[in-house]
Amino acid sequence: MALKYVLLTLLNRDPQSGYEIVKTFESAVGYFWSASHQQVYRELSALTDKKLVRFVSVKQGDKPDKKIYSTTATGKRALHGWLETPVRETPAKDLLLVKLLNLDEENLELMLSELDQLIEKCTERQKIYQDIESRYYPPKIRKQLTVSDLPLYLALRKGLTGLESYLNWLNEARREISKRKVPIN
Amino acid sequence: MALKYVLLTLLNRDPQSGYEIVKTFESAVGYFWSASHQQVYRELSALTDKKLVRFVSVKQGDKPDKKIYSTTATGKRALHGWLETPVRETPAKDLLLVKLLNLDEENLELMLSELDQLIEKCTERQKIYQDIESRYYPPKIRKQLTVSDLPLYLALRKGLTGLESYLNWLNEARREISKRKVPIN
DNA sequence: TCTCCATATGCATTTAGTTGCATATGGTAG
DNA sequence: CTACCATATGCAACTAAATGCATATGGAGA
Repeated sequence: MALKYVLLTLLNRDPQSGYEIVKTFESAVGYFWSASHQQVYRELSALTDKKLVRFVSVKQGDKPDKKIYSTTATGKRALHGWLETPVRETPAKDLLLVKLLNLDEENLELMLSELDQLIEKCTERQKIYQDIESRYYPPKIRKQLTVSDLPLYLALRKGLTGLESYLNWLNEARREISKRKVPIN
Repeated sequence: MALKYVLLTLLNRDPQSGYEIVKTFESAVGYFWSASHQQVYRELSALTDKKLVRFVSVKQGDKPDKKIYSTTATGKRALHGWLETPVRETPAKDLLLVKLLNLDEENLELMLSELDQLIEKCTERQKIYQDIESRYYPPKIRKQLTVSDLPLYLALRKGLTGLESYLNWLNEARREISKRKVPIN
């Protein structure tokens, strides 16, 4: 159900081919949604059958033809209907916490090394996000963002604030687990 | 794949019946993992077939018999193997951000009301978590937490810090969207 | 007595998502 | 000239998960 509305959203903002949608998932939008090309093409066929989107084939000569998809009136209605239904919260699923549930005297070091890896990975990603923020959204630009540019900035902000709090927690967890190491003597 | 290790983890900590596992998902553990009873029973059968868990039937007279499951030696090995493989990060999927991507002049109010609902819901949940923290983990207890009690406390902390940062972002998003309301005159 | 609730278990179907495989064009690098 | 990469599309098979339906016992309350 979800992918359907993701595609309608993207095509409604900007008619494009399946391939371009996949590319979109690999860049900016990928930070909050992604799908494989197989999934995308399959869903586009389904949406075409249901007349929620339509496409025009574009001959390219050098490369294989591409199908530029866009939303139909029915598609726009379906999208607007979805916008009006509140998003349902997906039940939390956090494998790291499940893993931590196995904590015991024997695997303290193992858990710590897993946390360290995550801390490193998140710190890297944080740098990337901060970089994007300062490069593409300097204070001047930030204040002038249009209604259609705002969402991507808010998505970035969500990523950044989320990462920061996650890193804080990771470090807290690290400290608490470290404290419980048994001195070797 | 995930549920398998969740069940092994729970059964390894404490042998119990499928029904009790479902109850566990409805209480503390539910904050970071949950599954329906259908899923749990099916996975328990599969794990039994693979000899990763075993059960003893317990006659109860008044109620239907229950099957108390516990991990086998093979099951424990499988679990330890899993603990050693780093958790892979699941691709982010955030329907709220997809929804926000549809932001335009016509639906500003709609988006604001969705954010308001989320802010309310999260604030409530935050209160519940804060309540649990002060009730079950006062400073005195917090310092004496054993290795096996620590994980649930860390899970609560993750929930709390995550909620706090989410609320901050929701309010930021609310402000930014509000700013772009067109004055009606 | 009838219904609802808690306990306790399970199968069948559908939907969503992943993985593997397949095809076709043209450019570039070795 | 061969291999690989980017563009562009798709089917088939499989796994994971969610949803709907089904069954059985006994206690509590209307």
